[in-house]
Amino acid sequence: MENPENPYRLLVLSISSELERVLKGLGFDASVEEVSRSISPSKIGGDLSSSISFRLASASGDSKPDEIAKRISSLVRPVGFVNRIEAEKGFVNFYLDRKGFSAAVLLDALQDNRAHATGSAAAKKVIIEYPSVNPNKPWHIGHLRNALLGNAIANVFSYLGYSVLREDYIDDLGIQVMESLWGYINLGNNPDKKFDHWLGEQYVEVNKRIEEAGVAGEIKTLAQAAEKPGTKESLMLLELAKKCVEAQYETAFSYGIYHDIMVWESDIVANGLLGKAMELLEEKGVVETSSSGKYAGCKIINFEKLGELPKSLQSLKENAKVLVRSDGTATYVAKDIAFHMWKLGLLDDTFKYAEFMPQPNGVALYSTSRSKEAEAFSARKFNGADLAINVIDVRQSYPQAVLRLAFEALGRKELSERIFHLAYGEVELQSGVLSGRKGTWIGYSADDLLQEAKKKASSLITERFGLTGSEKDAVANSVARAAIIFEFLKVSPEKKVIFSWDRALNFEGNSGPYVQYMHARASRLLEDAGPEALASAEARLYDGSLDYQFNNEKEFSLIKQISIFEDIVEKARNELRPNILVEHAGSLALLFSAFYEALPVLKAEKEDEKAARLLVTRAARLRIGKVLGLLGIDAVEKM
RNA sequence: GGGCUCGUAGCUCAGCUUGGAUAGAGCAACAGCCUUCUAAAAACCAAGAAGAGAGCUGAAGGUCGUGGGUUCAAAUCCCACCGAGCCCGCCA
Repeated sequence: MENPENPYRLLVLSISSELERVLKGLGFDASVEEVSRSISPSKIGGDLSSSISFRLASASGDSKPDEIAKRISSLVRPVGFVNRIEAEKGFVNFYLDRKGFSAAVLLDALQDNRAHATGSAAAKKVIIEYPSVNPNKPWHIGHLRNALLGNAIANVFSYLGYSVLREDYIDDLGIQVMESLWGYINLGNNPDKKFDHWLGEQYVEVNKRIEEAGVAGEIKTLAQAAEKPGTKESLMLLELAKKCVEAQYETAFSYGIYHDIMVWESDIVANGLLGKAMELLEEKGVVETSSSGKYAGCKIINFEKLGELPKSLQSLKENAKVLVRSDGTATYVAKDIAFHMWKLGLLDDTFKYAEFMPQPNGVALYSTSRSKEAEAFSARKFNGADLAINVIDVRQSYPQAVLRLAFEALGRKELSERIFHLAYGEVELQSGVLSGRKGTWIGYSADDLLQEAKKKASSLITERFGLTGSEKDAVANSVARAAIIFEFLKVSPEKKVIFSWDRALNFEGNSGPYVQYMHARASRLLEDAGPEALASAEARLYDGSLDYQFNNEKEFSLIKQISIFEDIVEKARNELRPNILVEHAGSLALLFSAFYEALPVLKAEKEDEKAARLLVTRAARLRIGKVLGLLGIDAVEKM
């Protein structure tokens, strides 16, 4: 609990301990935790309700829940903001002092500058990896889902006070780039469009050649040359991959996605990290060289030696995983194990770093590098995190499980428990999967999507504010992004998504632009109220002279929603699920809309009524802005 | 063969980890509806604009895949089954 001081949590805590006190007096045995777990928001009676009597009744056997509830409610004192306690159908229902609770919630929400780096989150470092796209094609909508998930999760950790490193893994030694390199050499290198798009389209052509002209052997020879540092081919490969990543990052920036550090697979090999990792694994007997059979000449992890495997790994056909092939090259899993030893600080940071390219948000983007200039940065360390979160497609669950197993086999179970796989479902088209090789992504790139959304957003921007061309463009961009981000993050990560233009460009109902619209409405409302009215409202809240009961259901529902913000953010952190935030943003917007439609703010009859509603509007606007920010959506003032 | 994920309103999805009272949103479909202005003797009709700014309200819509179990209580936990998808490589 990073912020036990927030009013909602304090309320639950004080009710729990009061209940526990009463239960003890009655001779029941129940812990505060148990009591606290029995408390939930009530839909029927009161604002909060406890179901503890049911548990006690079945435990003791001789009383009915309703009787116990009655006994409890007669003894419970009104603590916190509780002003009435009723036993109803076995539940103990707590009715709040709405005025007191509302004032506390508003006060809490308006104190926008709270420090979060307290408690367990303080100084904890987390490395979040996303989206790690092969550097030979543009981001398509599947990669976008990855990047948006990673960005939102990074924002959440950052908000909660963690030190967050946003990391991107560039696989510049894989087959895909090698194939692209062959195309670059043999099919020409005169890009006539954005480099990643051009390269991605050429890659489709390369794959045709592989199937039809049998150039696979040629590519293998090329790959062997390109994998050796310093060769002409390796330099060409680096140039190709670098240009592609730069183009991909333009896309990232257009979506407001940034990184701190970029790690190239070739550096993991060249820097010796892989070698050290293998040494360590061999030394501890985790890895052995197979002398016969299927894996003769390979270095493997032999699962048979590890005893009981986790269920997810019992599906194996073979009881081993190859880390180094018989030709001496390492598999992806081997490099990933080495990299995670780096991430968790089991191996030193011996990388050299250079700045890769400027980012529009002003944050320096570092990259592992073998260049001379990188020497200057060699003192810089990025490794050694408490948590490593990998945003990777669910289809890679198996290698991710092997990765964790390697740490367990090393006798470092505690390290394996610090690695989290945020496994998300694939994005598919109605017509089937998105394939880089087949080119089915063409027309479904992240760039295409943003362009379409922007077209739609531009056509909807109101003329009333007389925005200039560039202002309008900025708003259109924000609204377009909002539609896409909200729609992509709305769905639970584990679910597969069939892409649809209609849904991705949704501007109505429960959508990003709708939430932005509510933020803008609130902003305008506050502006129209004028600074004096706001200042005096706030002053009255602070000195406690605000005379308003907050009795309206719509108003109080909004306040309750505002009050649970911290819990929502922590839940999103605990479960690595940004969709919880999306849900919350949608509810806030909906409740705010219901609030201001039903209750006049500026035209409120009494001064205190107007002041209170202005404060509610302000708190709602702040919280909507915050949750949008966590999702990576701009909270616009006008649209 | 083994493992994982998903199945909730016509559609898209929350809720399930931590069981709690009447299972929630959005879209679609359905039924209604306010004020001001363009506006002119008045009323009515049509169109458009504005409303604190992309109008608002209501009702309807459900075997929570199926069956069993645990429990005072199951969408939620357990088991089995059905359906959809994915993974199990010296690819990444």
